[in-house]
Amino acid sequence: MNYKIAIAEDNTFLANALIEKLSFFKEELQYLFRARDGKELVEKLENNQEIDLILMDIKMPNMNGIEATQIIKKRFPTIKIVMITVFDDDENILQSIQSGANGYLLKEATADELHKGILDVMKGGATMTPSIAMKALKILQTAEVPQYVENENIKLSKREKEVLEQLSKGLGYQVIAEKLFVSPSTIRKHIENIYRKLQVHNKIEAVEKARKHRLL
Amino acid sequence: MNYKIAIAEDNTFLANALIEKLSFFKEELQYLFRARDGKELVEKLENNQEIDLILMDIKMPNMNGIEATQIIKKRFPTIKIVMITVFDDDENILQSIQSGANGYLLKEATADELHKGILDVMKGGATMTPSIAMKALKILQTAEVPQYVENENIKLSKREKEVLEQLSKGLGYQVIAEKLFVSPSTIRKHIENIYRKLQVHNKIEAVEKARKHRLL
DNA sequence: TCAAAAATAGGGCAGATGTCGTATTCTTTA
DNA sequence: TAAAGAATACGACATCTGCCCTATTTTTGA
Repeated sequence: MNYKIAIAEDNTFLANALIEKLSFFKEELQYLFRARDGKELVEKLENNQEIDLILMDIKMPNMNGIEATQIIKKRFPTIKIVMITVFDDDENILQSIQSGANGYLLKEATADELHKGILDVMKGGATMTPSIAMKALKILQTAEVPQYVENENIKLSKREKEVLEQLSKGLGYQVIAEKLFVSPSTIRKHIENIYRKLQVHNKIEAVEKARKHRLL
Repeated sequence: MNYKIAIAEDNTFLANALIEKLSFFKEELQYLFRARDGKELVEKLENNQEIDLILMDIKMPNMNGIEATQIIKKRFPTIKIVMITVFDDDENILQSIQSGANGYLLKEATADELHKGILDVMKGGATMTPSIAMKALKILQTAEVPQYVENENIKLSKREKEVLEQLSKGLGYQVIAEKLFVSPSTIRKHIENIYRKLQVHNKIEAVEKARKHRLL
């Protein structure tokens, strides 16, 4: 199998490094062209509809890799896109994935890793460096697919909810007392009652459990 | 580096296949024992606290791999878990991830793939076969992800993240120390450093800020 | 290979917290 | 209207927490 590959990367040095890595596998991976930004990439794709996969940098002038991915996935949905970047923060990962990228490799990827990643994607899978995979998992763990626990008849009074609200901000009972215009003793008593109702024994457990039960 | 590995798998034939694959790398990957179900696994772990990583089947009698993962991640948070299964449906994948699994490989994985996956996980990353990665990405594409704030250069060490993880469950110094097998003084020092890095002054603020910045 | 960072560990202190009491006043509602 | 719940308030005590200090060993990165 022979796959046709384009590169979107503004930095010539890094682009050449990628081309060099691809060259080790030229029987399978055929480098066709390079664009210096998202705009140029889209234009070139209009005139060259045989590209199978794009190695996409994120940070580029004019149009960045994430915007370009969105446009390309809409206009040419069969083209696979692998992000190649130094940025491995959650925002870039999530945005890339939600734009439809099929993979996410770091720039320090070896030629072999790049090769394997491209093949994996072309076979219908996805590819991620382990550290990126880890972050993706973390995001999935907290993502909104949650099973909120249904109210097991926990009823907090209005005042108790107000106190809990303040607690969740990390405030101490002294400060909360001032904010709610009552004495610290009262706040402490409320907290005691909240703990009893939620069956917990400290602030964090209380806040966590309240969140789970949508009491906050 | 030498990693100690346990296997949870009810089918003896498949368990032996795994052991065989591990044996190719016995310098690095030391197979310690096998359990036939989740219950047996948890019991054996109580008596053998040196395990680094578990290869976990999902479908097992008595207690399945997902339940076992939840329990083990709670009781022994430093142990890494890689799911090894024939099931690659969205439900199993999502549940495994949300139980805290660090990786998800299919049973047809080669010895080399298994080896690489284990090393990736032990280095703090995650591992997924490309088809699983693809499904994880699909889930992430449609998932609602809560609002977060851009990383203002906050870098927590691996250990600090582990401590924060435990903190977020509402545990005290003493308990965390026991779970991570270090002295309370060490935990307190880690927490001090975490507070400084996050610029906060108590547990709740730390947990809240960490959530916002997806450090947790 | 050498310096920096991370992980480990302990001491001390002031103040915060969790958990008991008890008690008065005001609302809600059966 | 009487009882129950909610909100208010104070005291006491052991423990936990946040913050300061120092110090050694291990790991990592340049």
